[in-house]
Amino acid sequence: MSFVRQPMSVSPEDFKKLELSINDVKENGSEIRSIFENYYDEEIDIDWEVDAAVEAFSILSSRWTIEILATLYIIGESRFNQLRTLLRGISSRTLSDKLTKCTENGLVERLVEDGPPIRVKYRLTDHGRNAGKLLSPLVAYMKIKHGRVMRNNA
Amino acid sequence: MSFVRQPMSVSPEDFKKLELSINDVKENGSEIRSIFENYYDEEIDIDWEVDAAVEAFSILSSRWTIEILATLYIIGESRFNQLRTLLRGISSRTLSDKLTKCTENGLVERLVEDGPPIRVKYRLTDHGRNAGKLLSPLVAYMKIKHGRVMRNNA
DNA sequence: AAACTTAGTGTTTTTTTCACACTTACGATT
DNA sequence: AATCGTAAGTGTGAAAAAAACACTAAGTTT
Repeated sequence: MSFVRQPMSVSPEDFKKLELSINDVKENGSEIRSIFENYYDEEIDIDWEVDAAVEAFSILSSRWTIEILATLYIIGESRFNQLRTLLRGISSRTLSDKLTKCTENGLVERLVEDGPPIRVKYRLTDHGRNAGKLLSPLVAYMKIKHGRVMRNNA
Repeated sequence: MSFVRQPMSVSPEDFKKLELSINDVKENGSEIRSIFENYYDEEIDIDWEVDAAVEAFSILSSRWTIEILATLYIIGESRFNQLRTLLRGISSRTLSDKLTKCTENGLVERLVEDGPPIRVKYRLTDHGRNAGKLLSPLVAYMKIKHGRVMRNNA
C-alpha cells in the first residue's frame, strides 16, 4: 500500500520547533484531561467521559474518514478524482460515500461548479478545519515516530 | 447506542481555560502545517504528505481503535471486561482483536497478573499515552461542539 | 472519430464487525 | 455438593462496510 519514500529532512531549528509544538500540545492535552477530572461526581464519571469520547469519534472512527479530513486540511480543497488519486487505495464508491457522510456531518462542503463538464470541489468547513488543525500535531508526532520526518544534521 | 446524559457544566474560568487550550493547539497545528509546507520540493509534495498522513493513521483508522486509546487515556488502566462495559456496543471478539493489534503496534501493553484466576490489565505505553494526550484537545473540542460540555453561568 | 476526463453509481467479492454461544478455572452462594 | 458468577477471552455464522471493477454521460482533446 504505502510506497517507499524519502523522509523529509528538516533543519535542526525546525525540528526543534516541531518537538516544542508537539510537547506544547501534549501539555494542553494533559491540562484538559485534569480539568475534566475535577468535575467528576455521581453523574459525571468515567462512564460519562468514555461515552462522550465515543460520541466525539462517532464520525471519525471508520476507515478513511480521518484520512480524508487530514488530506483536505493539507491540500486546502480538492476535486473528487484528485482526492481519489491522493488517497491511494480508496475506491471511488467508498470515497463517494465518505464524502457524503462528511458533508452531512458538517465537516466538508461540496461546491459544484456547474459546467458542463460538471466539476465539484470539496473543502473543509470551519468545523472541519478546526478538526484538521487539532489533528495536525498527532500526525506530525506519528510522522516523526515512523521516521518520515527527520532532523538533518547540517 | 449513546445514552441521554447530563452535560458537564464547567465554571466560566475552566471553560475559558479549555477554549484557550484548544485554541493554543489549533495554533500549534497551523504552525506545524506551515513548517512542513516550507519543505515542499520535487520529492516532498502533497502526494508525499498525504501518504505520510495515511501511514500515520494506519493503526488508528479503523472502528474502535481510537476509542480504545481515548478510553485507556481517560481511565489509566483497565481490565478486559471493564473496557468492554465502558465501550458499550463493542463485541468481545472485536475488543480482543483490537487490543491485540494495539499491543502489536506498541500503543498498549498487556499485563498479566497470573492467578488463577488470571487477570489482565491493559495500559497505554508511553507511545500510546503520547497519542492520547495529542488526541485530548480534539476530544474536548468535539465534546463542546456536541453540547456535552457547557459553561455554567454561575 | 476515438480516446480521455469529469464525478460519480451498480454490482459482486472480500474484509470487518456483530451477535451469541462456549471455554476453563476459581470463589462464593444456596 | 451443585450451581452461579467472574475472569479473559475464542469460535462461528450473519450482517455491514469496504474493495474491485465495470459502467455512465456529457464535454474536451488528439
